[in-house]
Amino acid sequence: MTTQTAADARRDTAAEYNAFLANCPSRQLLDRISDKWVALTLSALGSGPDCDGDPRPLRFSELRRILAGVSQKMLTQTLRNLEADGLLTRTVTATVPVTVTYELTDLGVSLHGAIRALKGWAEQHMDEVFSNRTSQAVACPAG
Amino acid sequence: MTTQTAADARRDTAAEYNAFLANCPSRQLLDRISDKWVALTLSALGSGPDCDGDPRPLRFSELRRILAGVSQKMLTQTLRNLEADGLLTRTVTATVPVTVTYELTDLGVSLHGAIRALKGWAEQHMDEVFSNRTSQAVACPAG
DNA sequence: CTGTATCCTATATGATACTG
DNA sequence: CAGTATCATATAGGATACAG
Repeated sequence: MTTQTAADARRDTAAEYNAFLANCPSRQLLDRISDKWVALTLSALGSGPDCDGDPRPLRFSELRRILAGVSQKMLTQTLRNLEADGLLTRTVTATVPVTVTYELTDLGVSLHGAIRALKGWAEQHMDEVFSNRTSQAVACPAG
Repeated sequence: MTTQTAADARRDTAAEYNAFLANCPSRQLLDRISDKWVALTLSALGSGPDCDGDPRPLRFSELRRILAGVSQKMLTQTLRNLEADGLLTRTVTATVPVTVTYELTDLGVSLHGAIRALKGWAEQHMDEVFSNRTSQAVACPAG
């Protein structure tokens, strides 16, 4: 059928421009860290809730608490993805209520390091970004 | 009305956990670079389509071509956001068909630098990530 | 050429209920 | 505790048509 012109066309085109930008590994990487909770999960496992400690394993419930409003669904999904990518390990201990801990792999720790670098930029420049945003808003009172 | 319990509750909770994780500037930064086309736009303006050149101004139509499948809507929206954040400048030249060029500001160039660092991680490790992903899939033939 | 406005759908994500 | 399954919905994002 040629009925789903829209969807089909979009999918075809997608294949094209993915290929075109395939030389940018950042494309795939961004697809991964763009997930709403991925970076936060990596941060939590990589340096705790204050984003300033050392890597350490955490239980599902701890992660859920640290990432506050995250739903079970999203947390599970995020953890499964990161596990599949080899960025963290999932360890089940058959205690009375089962205990599951998540811990960054070396690969996960290295990505966390890269993310920290980006965070460095943010710490230095986000003030400037926000002040730009505000002045833009003020600069358009006619709106 | 107290009808939109879901939406309202979510918004309230959101305020809470945003505050909780506010010590992570990466939170706001990620909100920005998580936009599907932001990183690609910064890459294009920062180092061209091959992600390996020097920063240079580009016209709307050039960006549209480089970011292949991007829609006008998304490209415009992305550019407006980046402009509002002071990451790039928009210059209109009143030629016959109007000419508009976009160029990274110093701030934008510096962010591009940070993103390049992340790209460095990707270049080194994405192979590993993908091989992990594949072996996971193969490891579950029962599915 | 460079947008703006509108509509429409896919997707992401949350709420809820249920399970080992 | 740590999920899984299902349903509901907000939002992002694309298609299309129009405009300066």
